[in-house]
Amino acid sequence: MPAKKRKITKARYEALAELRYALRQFLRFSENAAQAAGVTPQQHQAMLAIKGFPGPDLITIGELAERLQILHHSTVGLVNRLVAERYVQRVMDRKDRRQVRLVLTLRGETILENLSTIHSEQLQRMAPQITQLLKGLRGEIF
Amino acid sequence: MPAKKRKITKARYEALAELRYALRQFLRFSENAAQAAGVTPQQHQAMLAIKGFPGPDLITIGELAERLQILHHSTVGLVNRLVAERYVQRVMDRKDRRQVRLVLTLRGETILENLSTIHSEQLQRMAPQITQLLKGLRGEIF
DNA sequence: TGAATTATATCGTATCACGATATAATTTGG
DNA sequence: CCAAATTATATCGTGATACGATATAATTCA
Repeated sequence: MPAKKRKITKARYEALAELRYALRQFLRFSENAAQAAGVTPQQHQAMLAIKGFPGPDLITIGELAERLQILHHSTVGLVNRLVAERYVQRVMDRKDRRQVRLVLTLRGETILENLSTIHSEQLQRMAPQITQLLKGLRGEIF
Repeated sequence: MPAKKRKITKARYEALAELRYALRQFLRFSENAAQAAGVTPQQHQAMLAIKGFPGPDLITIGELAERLQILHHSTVGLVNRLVAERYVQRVMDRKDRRQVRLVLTLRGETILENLSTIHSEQLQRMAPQITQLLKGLRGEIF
């Protein structure tokens, strides 16, 4: 069985487009919030990834790269900027001394907490619509 | 009542971070898919917004800017590139001749359809996790 | 010990969107 | 009917990122 030329309905295109629209609105909101807090969006995301790394361990550079979906050596630059602004500290790992672990400073914590609060609120506002759109995308066609 | 210094739990940070991680994975997937199809991510998004504009009317430049959350004159450049590559056509609006409306060419339709199919699949894969995370974010704390 | 892992660094490239500003066509409102 | 608003277009420089390519260094592992 070769190709399965299944036509996509207008309704599905609309749902996909609407979802993207919602996504972009969220990202826009987030960018504005970060800027207003005096950090770049990337710095905000990195801080969240550092603080929200699952489990009790501190995140490493390599893990941060994965969580941010950027390359290893792009991450180093990003962390350098965060350290320069005193939002983050590097911590040596005793077990494996090649690795560096990252932790927020008090300064970083404060900013992240404020940002996280309004992000939570915004997400709660948007959640119903997004959930609905995702639900609408399943099954039906294709 | 002034400030409400409500502390955010580790679990909430983790949920926010996990949600971002999922989002970035989706966006990464989408970028790769677009590149593989021979268009830039922005071109793909614009085509989806054009095709998935709600209702029967064709979208205008101004409306496209809003849907993409970019500025008006950035949109013009994006559309120029889409027209140059023959993915999109400009259509004059007879009612209001200041406006330009946009429509996909057959060439554009084909690419968008393929991309939309795999995006639908990917979203169906990711939907349960995202829905769960959004659910987890509501209420509780703050 | 040699290979793999982890972090760091540099330098140029590419991509985008923006800011600022301007022009033009057209429509709308007082 | 004319002035103001709307819509699209254009140019040019700026800024922000991430990437590719490549290299070095420290450390761990097989």
